[in-house]
Amino acid sequence: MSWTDERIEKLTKMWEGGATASQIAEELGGVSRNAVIGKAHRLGLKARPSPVKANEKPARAPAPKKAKPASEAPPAPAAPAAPSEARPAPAAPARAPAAARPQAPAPAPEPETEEASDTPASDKPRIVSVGPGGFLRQGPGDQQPPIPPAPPRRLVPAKPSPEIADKTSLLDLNDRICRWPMGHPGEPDFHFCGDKVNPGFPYCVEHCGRAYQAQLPRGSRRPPPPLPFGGPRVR
DNA sequence: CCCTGATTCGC
DNA sequence: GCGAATCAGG
Repeated sequence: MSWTDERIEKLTKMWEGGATASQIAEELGGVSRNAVIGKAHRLGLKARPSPVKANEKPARAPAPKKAKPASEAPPAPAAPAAPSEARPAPAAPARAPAAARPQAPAPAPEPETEEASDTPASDKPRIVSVGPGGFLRQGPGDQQPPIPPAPPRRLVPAKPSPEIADKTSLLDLNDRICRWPMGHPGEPDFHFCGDKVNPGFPYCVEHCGRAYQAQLPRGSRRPPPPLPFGGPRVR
């Protein structure tokens, strides 16, 4: 299996989206996760939380050579039609029940109560953005977004975006349309939101409401949001 | 054990 | 350039 442009692009998108090498390999098919990692490094897009990288060791243990017998038995080239969707998804339980969320971002945007989000960066509450892969980006500390994320509670109620009709595929992504993944990679109806983005953000207004959320004061936090990649079904 | 990514190195 | 083997942390 060779690295075509499409496969490379898919690898890149998923890698940057936070999918694990195993998930990417399984999705691409015909490659091992090692191949994915190796390719990712060759593409220059490493740098992701690695369990091993935290500790830095100057004197590395000598890597003993290994013999690669030519009689390598290729383990059945993937099984393209029957991807075992058995990955348990490291993601936490999907969404918390509405009761556990005093300020649900979508359903009831109360404009005037508690305006913690209107005084964003300079105020106590830190803004934490959660990307589709589930990784966190800190706002004030180490990154200055173009503009402070809009107050989540004012955003338009989550309308069940009119997708399905024309799906936005991986290749249709550009800077102006929402990249929020819908469904799971590999599934026949996996696609991206495709709405017009909220200017300055990679997602539309609706999904910005999901991606950027003001961190609640201690004690009233809710469980982390679902992870689109590999996570539970989210739509 | 399982998982993860990083690295090496023969091909 | 590719990826299996290996390493190493969680």
